[in-house]
Amino acid sequence: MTWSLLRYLRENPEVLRESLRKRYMDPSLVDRLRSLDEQWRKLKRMVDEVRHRHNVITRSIAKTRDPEERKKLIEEAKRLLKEREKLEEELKRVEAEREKLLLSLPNIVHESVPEGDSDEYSVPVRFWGRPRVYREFLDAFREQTEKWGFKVDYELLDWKPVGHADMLENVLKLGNTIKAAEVAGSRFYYLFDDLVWLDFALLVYAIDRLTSKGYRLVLPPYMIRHRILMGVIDMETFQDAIYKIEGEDLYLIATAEHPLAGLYYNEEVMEDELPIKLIGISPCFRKEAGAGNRDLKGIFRVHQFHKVEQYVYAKPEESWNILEELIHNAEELFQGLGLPYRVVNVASGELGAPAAKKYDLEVWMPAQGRYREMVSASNTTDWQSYRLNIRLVRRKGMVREYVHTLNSTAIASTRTITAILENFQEPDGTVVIPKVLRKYLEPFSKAPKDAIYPVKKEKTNE
RNA sequence: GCCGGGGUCGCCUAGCCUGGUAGGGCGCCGGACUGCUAAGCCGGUGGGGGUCCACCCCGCGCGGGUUCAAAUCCCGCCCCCGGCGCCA
Repeated sequence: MTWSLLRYLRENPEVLRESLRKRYMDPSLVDRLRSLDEQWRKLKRMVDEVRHRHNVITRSIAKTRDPEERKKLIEEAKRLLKEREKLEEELKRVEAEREKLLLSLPNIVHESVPEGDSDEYSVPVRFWGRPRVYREFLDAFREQTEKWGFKVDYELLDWKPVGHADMLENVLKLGNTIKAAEVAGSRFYYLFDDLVWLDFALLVYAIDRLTSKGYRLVLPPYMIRHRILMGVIDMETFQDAIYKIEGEDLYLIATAEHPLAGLYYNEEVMEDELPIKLIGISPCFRKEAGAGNRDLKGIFRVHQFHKVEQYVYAKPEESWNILEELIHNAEELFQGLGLPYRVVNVASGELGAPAAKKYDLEVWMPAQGRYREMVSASNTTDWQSYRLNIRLVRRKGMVREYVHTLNSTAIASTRTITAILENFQEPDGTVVIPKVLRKYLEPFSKAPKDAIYPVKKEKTNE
Protein backbone atom coordinates (compact mmCIF):
# COMPACT_ATOMS: atom_id res chain seq x y z
CA MET A 1 0.00 0.00 0.00
CA THR A 2 1.54 3.28 -1.03
CA TRP A 3 0.45 6.80 -0.48
CA SER A 4 0.05 8.67 -3.78
CA LEU A 5 2.49 11.43 -2.80
CA LEU A 6 5.22 8.93 -1.88
CA ARG A 7 4.66 7.02 -5.10
CA TYR A 8 5.03 10.19 -7.15
CA LEU A 9 8.08 11.15 -5.17
CA ARG A 10 9.82 7.92 -6.07
CA GLU A 11 8.45 7.15 -9.51
CA ASN A 12 7.43 10.44 -11.05
CA PRO A 13 8.92 13.38 -9.14
CA GLU A 14 8.24 15.79 -12.02
CA VAL A 15 4.51 15.65 -11.21
CA LEU A 16 5.27 16.72 -7.65
CA ARG A 17 7.62 19.50 -8.72
CA GLU A 18 5.01 20.80 -11.13
CA SER A 19 2.36 20.71 -8.41
CA LEU A 20 4.57 22.64 -5.99
CA ARG A 21 5.36 25.18 -8.68
CA LYS A 22 1.61 25.73 -9.25
CA ARG A 23 1.25 26.41 -5.54
CA TYR A 24 4.14 28.88 -5.67
CA MET A 25 6.19 26.74 -3.33
CA ASP A 26 9.82 25.74 -3.72
CA PRO A 27 10.04 22.65 -5.98
CA SER A 28 13.49 21.83 -4.61
CA LEU A 29 11.65 20.33 -1.64
CA VAL A 30 11.12 17.35 -3.93
CA ASP A 31 14.85 16.88 -4.46
CA ARG A 32 15.61 17.22 -0.77
CA LEU A 33 12.95 14.64 -0.03
CA ARG A 34 14.19 12.26 -2.69
CA SER A 35 17.72 12.23 -1.35
CA LEU A 36 16.42 11.96 2.20
CA ASP A 37 14.21 9.04 1.21
CA GLU A 38 17.16 7.38 -0.52
CA GLN A 39 19.33 7.93 2.54
CA TRP A 40 16.61 6.56 4.78
CA ARG A 41 16.23 3.41 2.73
CA LYS A 42 19.96 2.82 2.63
CA LEU A 43 20.24 3.31 6.37
CA LYS A 44 17.26 1.06 6.96
CA ARG A 45 18.92 -1.72 4.99
CA MET A 46 22.02 -1.37 7.15
CA VAL A 47 20.11 -1.30 10.41
CA ASP A 48 17.98 -4.26 9.41
CA GLU A 49 21.08 -6.23 8.58
CA VAL A 50 22.65 -5.62 11.99
CA ARG A 51 19.36 -6.30 13.69
CA HIS A 52 19.19 -9.58 11.83
CA ARG A 53 22.66 -10.64 12.94
CA HIS A 54 21.84 -9.66 16.49
CA ASN A 55 18.56 -11.57 16.37
CA VAL A 56 20.28 -14.71 15.09
CA ILE A 57 22.70 -14.73 18.01
CA THR A 58 20.05 -13.87 20.54
CA ARG A 59 17.93 -16.79 19.37
CA SER A 60 20.85 -19.16 19.50
CA ILE A 61 21.54 -18.21 23.12
CA ALA A 62 18.16 -19.60 24.12
CA LYS A 63 19.08 -22.98 22.60
CA THR A 64 22.59 -23.13 24.00
CA ARG A 65 23.00 -25.16 27.21
CA ASP A 66 26.77 -25.06 27.56
CA PRO A 67 27.61 -22.16 29.97
CA GLU A 68 30.96 -21.38 28.29
CA GLU A 69 29.40 -21.22 24.85
CA ARG A 70 26.55 -19.12 26.23
CA LYS A 71 28.92 -16.62 27.73
CA LYS A 72 30.76 -16.27 24.45
CA LEU A 73 27.51 -15.68 22.56
CA ILE A 74 26.32 -13.07 25.03
CA GLU A 75 29.60 -11.20 24.61
CA GLU A 76 29.15 -11.28 20.85
CA ALA A 77 25.55 -10.03 21.18
CA LYS A 78 26.68 -7.17 23.40
CA ARG A 79 29.23 -6.14 20.86
CA LEU A 80 26.66 -6.14 18.06
CA LEU A 81 24.28 -4.21 20.25
CA LYS A 82 26.65 -1.27 20.36
CA GLU A 83 26.90 -1.21 16.59
CA ARG A 84 23.16 -1.57 16.29
CA GLU A 85 22.34 1.27 18.68
CA LYS A 86 24.64 3.66 16.89
CA LEU A 87 23.03 2.96 13.53
CA GLU A 88 19.54 3.05 14.99
CA GLU A 89 20.12 6.48 16.40
CA GLU A 90 21.15 7.71 12.98
CA LEU A 91 18.14 6.05 11.38
CA LYS A 92 15.81 7.61 13.90
CA ARG A 93 17.17 11.05 13.11
CA VAL A 94 16.84 10.65 9.34
CA GLU A 95 13.44 9.04 9.72
CA ALA A 96 12.09 11.95 11.75
CA GLU A 97 13.38 14.45 9.23
CA ARG A 98 11.93 12.46 6.33
CA GLU A 99 8.58 12.14 8.07
CA LYS A 100 8.49 15.84 8.83
CA LEU A 101 9.11 16.80 5.22
CA LEU A 102 6.68 14.20 3.89
CA LEU A 103 3.94 15.57 6.09
CA SER A 104 4.69 19.09 4.93
CA LEU A 105 3.86 18.15 1.32
CA PRO A 106 0.62 19.63 0.04
CA ASN A 107 -1.78 17.58 -2.04
CA ILE A 108 -1.14 17.31 -5.77
CA VAL A 109 -2.96 20.00 -7.70
CA HIS A 110 -5.54 18.49 -10.03
CA GLU A 111 -5.04 19.19 -13.73
CA SER A 112 -8.35 21.07 -14.00
CA VAL A 113 -7.33 23.66 -11.40
CA PRO A 114 -6.54 27.12 -12.83
CA GLU A 115 -3.05 28.36 -12.15
CA GLY A 116 -2.59 31.57 -10.21
CA ASP A 117 -1.32 33.01 -6.96
CA SER A 118 -4.48 34.86 -5.85
CA ASP A 119 -8.26 34.60 -6.05
CA GLU A 120 -8.07 36.88 -9.10
CA TYR A 121 -7.13 33.73 -10.98
CA SER A 122 -9.98 31.60 -9.68
CA VAL A 123 -12.25 30.82 -12.61
CA PRO A 124 -16.03 31.11 -12.44
CA VAL A 125 -17.60 27.96 -13.88
CA ARG A 126 -21.28 28.89 -13.66
CA PHE A 127 -23.67 31.54 -12.43
CA TRP A 128 -27.15 31.19 -11.02
CA GLY A 129 -29.90 33.68 -10.14
CA ARG A 130 -30.63 37.27 -10.94
CA PRO A 131 -28.41 39.51 -8.81
CA ARG A 132 -29.64 42.90 -7.69
CA VAL A 133 -27.01 45.35 -8.80
CA TYR A 134 -26.86 48.92 -7.56
CA ARG A 135 -26.13 51.38 -10.37
CA GLU A 136 -22.68 52.30 -9.08
CA PHE A 137 -21.61 48.63 -8.88
CA LEU A 138 -22.44 47.89 -12.52
CA ASP A 139 -18.84 48.07 -13.67
CA ALA A 140 -17.69 45.88 -10.81
CA PHE A 141 -20.48 43.43 -11.62
CA ARG A 142 -19.42 43.23 -15.25
CA GLU A 143 -15.84 42.65 -14.11
CA GLN A 144 -17.02 39.62 -12.15
CA THR A 145 -19.27 38.19 -14.87
CA GLU A 146 -18.74 39.34 -18.46
CA LYS A 147 -14.97 39.32 -18.12
CA TRP A 148 -15.28 35.56 -17.80
CA GLY A 149 -17.58 35.31 -20.77
CA PHE A 150 -20.82 34.94 -18.84
CA LYS A 151 -23.93 36.95 -19.61
CA VAL A 152 -25.73 37.21 -16.28
CA ASP A 153 -29.19 38.72 -16.14
CA TYR A 154 -29.50 41.25 -13.32
CA GLU A 155 -31.95 43.63 -11.70
CA LEU A 156 -30.75 47.22 -11.66
CA LEU A 157 -31.18 48.99 -8.31
CA ASP A 158 -31.32 52.74 -8.13
CA TRP A 159 -31.10 52.70 -4.32
CA LYS A 160 -28.11 51.51 -2.40
CA PRO A 161 -28.77 48.60 -0.09
CA VAL A 162 -27.50 48.92 3.46
CA GLY A 163 -24.52 46.71 4.25
CA HIS A 164 -25.10 43.61 6.35
CA ALA A 165 -23.20 44.95 9.34
CA ASP A 166 -25.28 48.14 9.46
CA MET A 167 -28.46 46.18 8.91
CA LEU A 168 -27.63 43.96 11.85
CA GLU A 169 -26.55 46.64 14.24
CA ASN A 170 -28.51 49.76 13.27
CA VAL A 171 -31.48 49.01 11.05
CA LEU A 172 -32.79 45.78 12.55
CA LYS A 173 -30.94 46.19 15.84
CA LEU A 174 -30.83 42.41 16.21
CA GLY A 175 -27.12 42.10 16.79
CA ASN A 176 -24.63 43.65 19.17
CA THR A 177 -20.98 43.27 18.35
CA ILE A 178 -19.92 46.22 20.51
CA LYS A 179 -21.02 44.55 23.73
CA ALA A 180 -19.72 41.21 22.51
CA ALA A 181 -16.31 42.82 21.99
CA GLU A 182 -16.30 43.91 25.65
CA VAL A 183 -17.38 40.50 26.81
CA ALA A 184 -15.39 38.24 24.48
CA GLY A 185 -13.42 40.37 22.02
CA SER A 186 -13.76 41.52 18.46
CA ARG A 187 -15.29 39.11 15.92
CA PHE A 188 -17.78 37.89 18.49
CA TYR A 189 -21.46 38.79 18.48
CA TYR A 190 -24.75 38.68 20.27
CA LEU A 191 -27.67 37.85 17.99
CA PHE A 192 -31.24 38.35 19.10
CA ASP A 193 -34.74 37.15 18.34
CA ASP A 194 -35.48 36.86 14.62
CA LEU A 195 -31.86 36.38 13.62
CA VAL A 196 -31.47 33.54 16.09
CA TRP A 197 -34.56 31.87 14.66
CA LEU A 198 -33.10 32.45 11.22
CA ASP A 199 -29.78 30.88 12.25
CA PHE A 200 -31.54 27.75 13.51
CA ALA A 201 -33.91 27.59 10.54
CA LEU A 202 -31.02 27.69 8.07
CA LEU A 203 -29.28 24.80 9.83
CA VAL A 204 -32.41 22.67 10.01
CA TYR A 205 -33.14 23.45 6.35
CA ALA A 206 -29.73 22.12 5.33
CA ILE A 207 -30.08 19.08 7.57
CA ASP A 208 -33.53 18.32 6.23
CA ARG A 209 -32.49 18.51 2.58
CA LEU A 210 -29.29 16.52 2.95
CA THR A 211 -30.63 13.77 5.17
CA SER A 212 -33.38 13.37 2.55
CA LYS A 213 -30.63 12.63 0.05
CA GLY A 214 -29.36 9.82 2.28
CA TYR A 215 -26.59 11.62 4.12
CA ARG A 216 -26.20 10.40 7.68
CA LEU A 217 -26.68 13.06 10.34
CA VAL A 218 -23.86 13.36 12.85
CA LEU A 219 -23.29 15.43 15.96
CA PRO A 220 -19.52 15.17 16.45
CA PRO A 221 -17.14 16.13 19.26
CA TYR A 222 -16.45 19.87 19.33
CA MET A 223 -12.96 19.35 20.69
CA ILE A 224 -10.37 16.94 19.32
CA ARG A 225 -6.84 15.80 19.99
CA HIS A 226 -3.72 17.16 18.36
CA ARG A 227 -3.09 13.87 16.60
CA ILE A 228 -6.41 14.06 14.74
CA LEU A 229 -6.09 17.73 13.93
CA MET A 230 -2.69 17.18 12.32
CA GLY A 231 -4.26 14.51 10.16
CA VAL A 232 -6.79 16.93 8.80
CA ILE A 233 -5.07 20.28 8.38
CA ASP A 234 -1.68 21.74 7.60
CA MET A 235 0.59 23.77 9.86
CA GLU A 236 -0.53 27.10 8.42
CA THR A 237 -4.20 26.46 9.11
CA PHE A 238 -3.33 25.19 12.55
CA GLN A 239 -1.60 28.41 13.46
CA ASP A 240 -4.17 30.73 11.90
CA ALA A 241 -7.36 29.04 12.95
CA ILE A 242 -7.13 26.73 15.91
CA TYR A 243 -7.98 27.42 19.55
CA LYS A 244 -6.35 25.22 22.18
CA ILE A 245 -7.76 24.16 25.52
CA GLU A 246 -5.16 25.11 28.06
CA GLY A 247 -3.46 22.28 29.91
CA GLU A 248 -5.10 19.56 27.85
CA ASP A 249 -4.49 17.80 24.59
CA LEU A 250 -7.70 19.28 23.16
CA TYR A 251 -8.45 21.77 20.42
CA LEU A 252 -11.72 23.45 19.47
CA ILE A 253 -12.83 22.34 16.04
CA ALA A 254 -12.84 24.91 13.24
CA THR A 255 -15.42 22.85 11.35
CA ALA A 256 -17.23 19.53 11.72
CA GLU A 257 -14.94 18.31 8.93
CA HIS A 258 -12.24 17.74 11.55
CA PRO A 259 -14.06 15.30 13.85
CA LEU A 260 -15.86 13.69 10.89
CA ALA A 261 -12.48 12.88 9.36
CA GLY A 262 -11.46 11.39 12.70
CA LEU A 263 -14.49 9.10 12.71
CA TYR A 264 -12.56 6.46 10.75
CA TYR A 265 -9.11 7.17 12.25
CA ASN A 266 -6.98 3.99 12.11
CA GLU A 267 -9.80 2.06 10.48
CA GLU A 268 -10.05 -0.28 7.54
CA VAL A 269 -13.07 0.30 5.33
CA MET A 270 -14.35 -2.42 2.99
CA GLU A 271 -14.88 -1.11 -0.52
CA ASP A 272 -18.55 -2.06 -0.58
CA GLU A 273 -19.18 0.21 2.42
CA LEU A 274 -18.19 3.21 0.33
CA PRO A 275 -19.15 5.91 -0.26
CA ILE A 276 -19.93 6.94 3.31
CA LYS A 277 -21.85 10.22 3.18
CA LEU A 278 -22.17 12.26 6.34
CA ILE A 279 -23.46 15.63 7.37
CA GLY A 280 -22.24 17.02 10.62
CA ILE A 281 -23.64 19.94 12.54
CA SER A 282 -21.45 21.86 14.92
CA PRO A 283 -20.26 25.21 16.11
CA CYS A 284 -17.03 26.28 14.46
CA PHE A 285 -14.28 28.14 16.27
CA ARG A 286 -11.66 30.07 14.34
CA LYS A 287 -8.94 32.43 15.40
CA GLU A 288 -8.93 34.28 12.06
CA ALA A 289 -5.35 35.14 12.89
CA GLY A 290 -4.36 35.67 9.26
CA ALA A 291 -7.35 37.86 8.43
CA GLY A 292 -5.93 41.19 9.57
CA ASN A 293 -8.60 43.87 9.49
CA ARG A 294 -10.66 42.26 6.75
CA ASP A 295 -14.40 42.11 7.40
CA LEU A 296 -13.96 43.35 10.91
CA LYS A 297 -17.50 44.64 11.16
CA GLY A 298 -20.60 42.52 11.51
CA ILE A 299 -20.83 38.75 11.41
CA PHE A 300 -19.28 37.88 8.07
CA ARG A 301 -15.94 36.76 9.52
CA VAL A 302 -16.21 35.70 13.15
CA HIS A 303 -14.53 33.52 15.74
CA GLN A 304 -17.59 31.36 16.24
CA PHE A 305 -20.52 30.28 14.07
CA HIS A 306 -22.70 27.29 13.25
CA LYS A 307 -22.24 25.12 10.24
CA VAL A 308 -23.74 22.09 8.57
CA GLU A 309 -20.95 20.26 6.81
CA GLN A 310 -20.92 17.52 4.20
CA TYR A 311 -18.18 14.92 4.56
CA VAL A 312 -17.66 11.88 2.33
CA TYR A 313 -15.37 8.86 2.42
CA ALA A 314 -15.07 7.57 -1.15
CA LYS A 315 -13.28 5.17 -3.44
CA PRO A 316 -10.53 6.92 -5.42
CA GLU A 317 -12.27 6.28 -8.74
CA GLU A 318 -15.49 7.95 -7.59
CA SER A 319 -14.17 10.94 -5.63
CA TRP A 320 -14.13 13.41 -8.54
CA ASN A 321 -17.78 12.73 -9.27
CA ILE A 322 -18.59 13.15 -5.61
CA LEU A 323 -16.89 16.55 -5.52
CA GLU A 324 -19.38 17.62 -8.21
CA GLU A 325 -22.20 16.14 -6.15
CA LEU A 326 -21.17 18.07 -3.04
CA ILE A 327 -21.02 21.43 -4.78
CA HIS A 328 -24.35 20.71 -6.47
CA ASN A 329 -25.92 19.92 -3.10
CA ALA A 330 -24.73 23.27 -1.81
CA GLU A 331 -26.01 24.99 -4.94
CA GLU A 332 -29.44 23.45 -4.45
CA LEU A 333 -29.55 24.85 -0.94
CA PHE A 334 -28.70 28.36 -2.15
CA GLN A 335 -31.08 28.07 -5.08
CA GLY A 336 -33.79 27.15 -2.59
CA LEU A 337 -32.98 30.28 -0.60
CA GLY A 338 -33.03 32.33 -3.80
CA LEU A 339 -29.54 33.75 -3.30
CA PRO A 340 -27.78 34.54 -6.60
CA TYR A 341 -24.37 32.95 -6.73
CA ARG A 342 -21.49 31.83 -8.86
CA VAL A 343 -19.30 28.76 -8.49
CA VAL A 344 -15.58 29.29 -8.93
CA ASN A 345 -12.82 26.81 -9.53
CA VAL A 346 -10.28 28.05 -6.98
CA ALA A 347 -6.82 29.00 -8.23
CA SER A 348 -3.86 26.74 -7.43
CA GLY A 349 -2.18 29.25 -5.11
CA GLU A 350 -5.29 29.55 -2.93
CA LEU A 351 -6.06 25.87 -2.51
CA GLY A 352 -4.71 25.05 0.93
CA ALA A 353 -2.44 22.06 1.46
CA PRO A 354 -5.09 19.33 1.93
CA ALA A 355 -7.10 20.03 -1.23
CA ALA A 356 -6.35 18.77 -4.74
CA LYS A 357 -9.21 20.86 -6.09
CA LYS A 358 -11.67 23.25 -4.55
CA TYR A 359 -14.91 24.90 -5.61
CA ASP A 360 -16.17 27.96 -3.81
CA LEU A 361 -19.78 29.05 -3.97
CA GLU A 362 -19.92 32.83 -3.80
CA VAL A 363 -23.11 34.81 -3.27
CA TRP A 364 -23.64 38.22 -4.78
CA MET A 365 -23.63 40.87 -2.03
CA PRO A 366 -25.67 43.88 -3.28
CA ALA A 367 -24.25 46.33 -0.74
CA GLN A 368 -20.64 45.40 -1.48
CA GLY A 369 -20.88 44.86 -5.21
CA ARG A 370 -18.97 41.62 -4.87
CA TYR A 371 -19.46 37.89 -4.94
CA ARG A 372 -18.41 36.57 -1.53
CA GLU A 373 -17.55 33.05 -0.38
CA MET A 374 -20.32 31.14 1.37
CA VAL A 375 -19.34 27.56 0.65
CA SER A 376 -16.13 25.69 0.02
CA ALA A 377 -16.05 22.17 -1.41
CA SER A 378 -12.80 20.20 -1.62
CA ASN A 379 -11.54 16.86 -2.77
CA THR A 380 -8.67 16.07 -0.42
CA THR A 381 -8.06 12.70 -2.17
CA ASP A 382 -5.78 10.58 0.07
CA TRP A 383 -4.09 13.50 1.85
CA GLN A 384 -6.13 13.22 5.04
CA SER A 385 -6.62 9.46 4.92
CA TYR A 386 -2.88 8.83 4.73
CA ARG A 387 -2.29 10.95 7.80
CA LEU A 388 -5.21 9.44 9.67
CA ASN A 389 -4.40 5.93 8.44
CA ILE A 390 -7.81 5.26 6.91
CA ARG A 391 -7.44 2.35 4.50
CA LEU A 392 -9.66 1.03 1.79
CA VAL A 393 -9.74 -2.75 1.50
CA ARG A 394 -10.58 -4.08 -1.96
CA ARG A 395 -12.43 -7.40 -2.12
CA LYS A 396 -10.42 -8.53 -5.12
CA GLY A 397 -7.26 -9.97 -3.60
CA MET A 398 -7.75 -8.10 -0.29
CA VAL A 399 -5.68 -5.22 -1.66
CA ARG A 400 -5.23 -2.18 0.57
CA GLU A 401 -5.03 1.47 -0.42
CA TYR A 402 -6.15 4.75 1.06
CA VAL A 403 -9.72 6.03 0.85
CA HIS A 404 -10.44 9.44 -0.58
CA THR A 405 -12.12 12.07 1.57
CA LEU A 406 -14.11 15.13 0.58
CA ASN A 407 -15.71 17.98 2.44
CA SER A 408 -18.06 20.80 1.68
CA THR A 409 -20.02 23.41 3.49
CA ALA A 410 -23.77 22.96 3.32
CA ILE A 411 -24.75 26.08 5.25
CA ALA A 412 -22.59 28.32 7.41
CA SER A 413 -25.12 30.20 9.51
CA THR A 414 -23.79 33.71 10.08
CA ARG A 415 -22.38 34.15 6.61
CA THR A 416 -25.62 33.05 5.01
CA ILE A 417 -27.45 35.50 7.24
CA THR A 418 -25.31 38.36 5.92
CA ALA A 419 -26.25 37.31 2.39
CA ILE A 420 -29.93 37.28 3.28
CA LEU A 421 -29.70 40.70 4.96
CA GLU A 422 -28.33 42.25 1.79
CA ASN A 423 -30.16 40.32 -0.92
CA PHE A 424 -33.67 40.36 0.50
CA GLN A 425 -33.58 43.88 1.80
CA GLU A 426 -36.37 46.27 0.77
CA PRO A 427 -35.79 50.02 0.43
CA ASP A 428 -37.44 50.55 3.86
CA GLY A 429 -35.07 48.12 5.56
CA THR A 430 -37.46 45.19 5.76
CA VAL A 431 -35.78 41.82 5.13
CA VAL A 432 -37.92 39.23 3.40
CA ILE A 433 -37.35 35.69 4.68
CA PRO A 434 -36.81 33.04 1.97
CA LYS A 435 -40.01 31.04 1.54
CA VAL A 436 -38.19 27.77 1.85
CA LEU A 437 -37.38 28.50 5.51
CA ARG A 438 -41.00 29.04 6.44
CA LYS A 439 -41.73 25.44 7.38
CA TYR A 440 -38.84 25.50 9.82
CA LEU A 441 -40.09 28.70 11.48
CA GLU A 442 -43.79 27.79 11.44
CA PRO A 443 -43.82 25.69 14.63
CA PHE A 444 -42.61 28.55 16.82
CA SER A 445 -45.05 31.25 17.85
CA LYS A 446 -42.41 33.92 18.30
CA ALA A 447 -40.42 33.13 15.18
CA PRO A 448 -40.70 35.45 12.17
CA LYS A 449 -42.55 33.95 9.21
CA ASP A 450 -42.42 36.27 6.21
CA ALA A 451 -40.11 39.14 6.99
CA ILE A 452 -37.89 40.79 9.56
CA TYR A 453 -38.77 44.42 10.15
CA PRO A 454 -36.55 47.37 10.95
CA VAL A 455 -36.84 49.07 14.29
CA LYS A 456 -39.22 52.01 13.97
CA LYS A 457 -37.46 55.34 13.84
CA GLU A 458 -38.05 57.79 16.67
CA LYS A 459 -41.06 59.98 16.00
CA THR A 460 -38.99 63.14 16.50
CA ASN A 461 -36.72 62.16 13.62
CA GLU A 462 -39.50 61.98 11.08
C1' G B 1 -11.11 12.63 41.34
C1' C B 2 -10.31 7.74 44.15
C1' C B 3 -10.17 2.18 44.13
C1' G B 4 -10.19 -2.22 41.20
C1' G B 5 -10.11 -4.81 36.34
C1' G B 6 -8.56 -4.41 31.35
C1' G B 7 -6.26 -2.73 26.12
C1' U B 8 -2.72 -8.79 21.77
C1' C B 9 -3.20 -9.09 13.66
C1' G B 10 -10.24 -6.39 10.63
C1' C B 11 -13.29 -8.78 15.08
C1' C B 12 -13.01 -12.40 19.35
C1' U B 13 -9.40 -14.82 22.16
C1' A B 14 -4.66 -17.74 24.23
C1' G B 15 0.11 -16.32 25.87
C1' C B 16 1.82 -12.36 30.91
C1' C B 17 2.56 -15.17 37.20
C1' U B 18 7.69 -18.40 35.56
C1' G B 19 11.29 -13.30 29.57
C1' G B 20 13.57 -17.06 24.51
C1' U B 21 10.78 -16.53 16.61
C1' A B 22 2.53 -14.36 18.89
C1' G B 23 -1.00 -19.59 18.76
C1' G B 24 -6.34 -20.53 17.94
C1' G B 25 -11.40 -19.14 16.27
C1' C B 26 -14.49 -15.82 13.20
C1' G B 27 -14.59 -12.77 8.98
C1' C B 28 -12.40 -11.78 4.39
C1' C B 29 -9.20 -13.14 -0.06
C1' G B 30 -7.29 -17.05 -3.08
C1' G B 31 -6.70 -22.36 -4.51
C1' A B 32 -7.73 -27.54 -5.35
C1' C B 33 -11.99 -30.67 -5.57
C1' U B 34 -17.13 -30.42 -7.59
C1' G B 35 -22.81 -30.98 -12.56
C1' C B 36 -23.79 -26.11 -9.41
C1' U B 37 -23.71 -24.16 -4.45
C1' A B 38 -22.38 -24.98 0.45
C1' A B 39 -19.71 -27.72 3.99
C1' G B 40 -15.06 -29.77 4.58
C1' C B 41 -9.76 -29.33 2.88
C1' C B 42 -5.11 -26.30 1.63
C1' G B 43 -2.78 -21.50 1.55
C1' G B 44 -3.07 -16.31 2.59
C1' U B 45 -4.64 -12.21 5.72
C1' G B 46 -0.56 -5.28 9.51
C1' G B 47 3.60 -1.73 8.17
C1' G B 48 8.45 -1.16 5.92
C1' G B 49 12.99 -2.63 3.22
C1' G B 50 14.61 -5.75 -0.78
C1' U B 51 17.43 -7.70 -7.52
C1' C B 52 9.67 -6.67 -5.11
C1' C B 53 11.94 -13.69 -6.12
C1' A B 54 13.97 -15.60 -1.96
C1' C B 55 14.62 -13.21 2.35
C1' C B 56 14.97 -9.55 6.23
C1' C B 57 13.32 -5.81 9.78
C1' C B 58 9.45 -3.71 12.67
C1' G B 59 4.55 -4.48 14.96
C1' C B 60 0.91 -7.02 21.32
C1' G B 61 -2.63 1.08 23.58
C1' C B 62 1.63 5.17 23.58
C1' G B 63 6.59 6.56 25.40
C1' G B 64 10.84 5.33 28.24
C1' G B 65 13.85 1.65 31.21
C1' U B 66 16.10 -3.31 32.67
C1' U B 67 18.20 -7.53 29.67
C1' C B 68 22.17 -11.03 25.03
C1' A B 69 16.71 -11.32 24.58
C1' A B 70 10.34 -7.98 26.56
C1' A B 71 3.39 -9.11 24.59
C1' U B 72 5.69 -10.97 29.24
C1' C B 73 9.51 -7.45 34.30
C1' C B 74 9.87 -1.89 35.97
C1' C B 75 8.38 3.55 35.40
C1' G B 76 5.28 7.43 33.18
C1' C B 77 1.07 8.62 30.10
C1' C B 78 -3.58 7.68 27.20
C1' C B 79 -8.06 5.08 26.63
C1' C B 80 -12.04 1.43 27.97
C1' C B 81 -15.06 -1.31 31.78
C1' G B 82 -16.95 -1.77 37.00
C1' G B 83 -17.57 0.50 41.97
C1' C B 84 -17.42 5.07 44.94
C1' G B 85 -17.64 10.47 44.82
C1' C B 86 -19.47 14.76 42.00
C1' C B 87 -23.09 16.33 38.47
C1' A B 88 -26.89 19.00 33.71
